[in-house]
Amino acid sequence: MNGQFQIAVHILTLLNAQPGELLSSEYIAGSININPVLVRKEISNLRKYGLIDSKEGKAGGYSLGMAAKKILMSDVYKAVKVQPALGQAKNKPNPACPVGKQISEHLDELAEEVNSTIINKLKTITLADFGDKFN
Amino acid sequence: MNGQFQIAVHILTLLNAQPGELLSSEYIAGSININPVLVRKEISNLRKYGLIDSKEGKAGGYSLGMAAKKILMSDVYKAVKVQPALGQAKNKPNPACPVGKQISEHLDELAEEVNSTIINKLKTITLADFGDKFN
DNA sequence: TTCATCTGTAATTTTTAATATTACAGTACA
DNA sequence: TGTACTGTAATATTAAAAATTACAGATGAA
Repeated sequence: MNGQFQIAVHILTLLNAQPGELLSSEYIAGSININPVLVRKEISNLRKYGLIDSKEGKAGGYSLGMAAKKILMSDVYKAVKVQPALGQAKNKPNPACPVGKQISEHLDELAEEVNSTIINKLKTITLADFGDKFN
Repeated sequence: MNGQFQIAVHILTLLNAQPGELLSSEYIAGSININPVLVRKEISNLRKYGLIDSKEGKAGGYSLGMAAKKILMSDVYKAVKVQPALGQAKNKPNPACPVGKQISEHLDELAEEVNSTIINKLKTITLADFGDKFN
């Protein structure tokens, strides 16, 4: 189990809700209710994708890296290491078995199709859309 | 991480590949390369959904519970406890924060939409289709 | 020009979930 | 009645996620 996607969306939603302000990892962690270091770590990743800007030093903090309308949920999904939607087995099927020999390939293919489906769906939702749900 | 879906599909694929025969948990486990008890456990679950039949006692074993053409990948997905596609955070957002107060609800909504999308996709693929990939 | 407050990141510990293993009762057939 | 299976509980092991600790570096303000 892994909650990075939810954490990432939570962070982005907070930044979107308070435009112009720099929010600290401590403040963000307080809203999510997790450790500030995890917030900084997750942001460190999101920053690579331009989704978040950061400013170091006193009075530093975080803000959105681009307009909320431009941020697609699929961008977040891609940026965050979400585990494969169908799960991920760690066994190594028996190559001496005709089924075991090929199944990983076919399962991967299936996983890839599902992944594309998810991304297509998430492309239709922006951070702005998501933020609009909060009244 | 959780490989139950892959395990389930592997089991079903084996049963589909050897129709009429009863396969033992030991044989199945050998192909998947996991512990036989896990196979029996997973089958115990799939059996509840009618996807697999079992026969106890000497010369017992497992067979498909219905025609491979009738088994949809979405049935397997629903039967198996696949973790939510977007992951699952275990934090409890701060209810004193306007965002924290509502976000779980909105994230759940999003997760549900994605889940439907996945199921719709998996409805289009039967076990027979999947089995046909093996030559 | 130094203090306070922040980010960035590494290293470690703790917690939790997944998987493996052991054990054995119950069933069915020969 | 012995053998080869399933069914399932209990426990141990492994691996992944999250929390924590620690501290260097940046920046602004007193």
